[in-house]
Amino acid sequence: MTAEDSAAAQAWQAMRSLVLDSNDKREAVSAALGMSFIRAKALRHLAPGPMSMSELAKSLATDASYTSIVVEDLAARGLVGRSVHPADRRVKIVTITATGLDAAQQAERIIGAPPPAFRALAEERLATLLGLLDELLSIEARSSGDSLETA
Amino acid sequence: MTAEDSAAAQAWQAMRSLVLDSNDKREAVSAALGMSFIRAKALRHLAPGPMSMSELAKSLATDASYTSIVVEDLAARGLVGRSVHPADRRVKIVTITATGLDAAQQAERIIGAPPPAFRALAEERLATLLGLLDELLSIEARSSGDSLETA
DNA sequence: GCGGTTATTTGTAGGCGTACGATTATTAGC
DNA sequence: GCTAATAATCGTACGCCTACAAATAACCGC
Repeated sequence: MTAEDSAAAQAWQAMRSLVLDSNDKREAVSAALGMSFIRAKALRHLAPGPMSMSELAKSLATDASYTSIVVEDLAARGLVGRSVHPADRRVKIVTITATGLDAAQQAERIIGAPPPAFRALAEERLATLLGLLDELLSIEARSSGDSLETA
Repeated sequence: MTAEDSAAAQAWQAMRSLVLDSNDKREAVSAALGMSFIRAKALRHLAPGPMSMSELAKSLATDASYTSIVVEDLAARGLVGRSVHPADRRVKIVTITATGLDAAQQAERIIGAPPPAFRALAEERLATLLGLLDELLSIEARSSGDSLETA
């Protein structure tokens, strides 16, 4: 194990610890919204705009059949609506409602709120951190974008 | 939303994305070891040394009764052994076997391996990143003193 | 129009984990 | 000794999610 390996492993472990230990807000989101986490996740994914069932299923990485159950439940709560795609009547378009958007934003507020430690970090160091994280993400995007540009 | 909030939120989102999107190795660990993730987690927690059932349950944040099921399964696989506490015969001490340690180390290798992007980062930047992450962790440790948990 | 394909839904079976209640063995307090 | 508390286990019921198989409706190429 070289020194670089060790530093990379330590950074990875630290990052995992920050995200997974005591900053996992999934339970809090479920409790606040009164629904399973994947339902809240569906709302968050639908917030930017409508999506077909299959697109939603892919985006949530869930089975198509289970996606139907989730959307049916969200529709029963009045958080999403379903309409038929005008050009392809097989496709159903799922659209978030105003109430649903409120719930999605509430979830986003809980999940997206950075841990207190982030706010305690000096502004300049925070900027450095953000730059490094963005660099990591762009490296990831480059290397995985080569092999798959999925339709 | 101030600029600091935004930077902190962006950094938090980026970090969450790095850890949770496409670098979640739990499924890989389950597949490699042929057991549910919580069983692998139990092995990793037992690797440093023996533990009583109740200690293990607390460390895994699982119900005591379910912990019995998990340990029974691990014992049936020969990955852990159970013995009675010499001073309190109610207590059972769970000890990892050599085979179990192999499995735990295999899991640790899979989970602890930093994503490729980390290795593509320049050595000096990696050191900077590690320093910032350690700073965040130490801030966390200072402010919320007694929560030591590892996923 | 016919046959094959696709999108969605329904149904079924099961794994994983949570939450409790009850049981047994053992220890500790009085 | 008797009683209460504790550690572990067993049992049961349930929620959440996966994985398939099958049914239905609508599309597409021919």
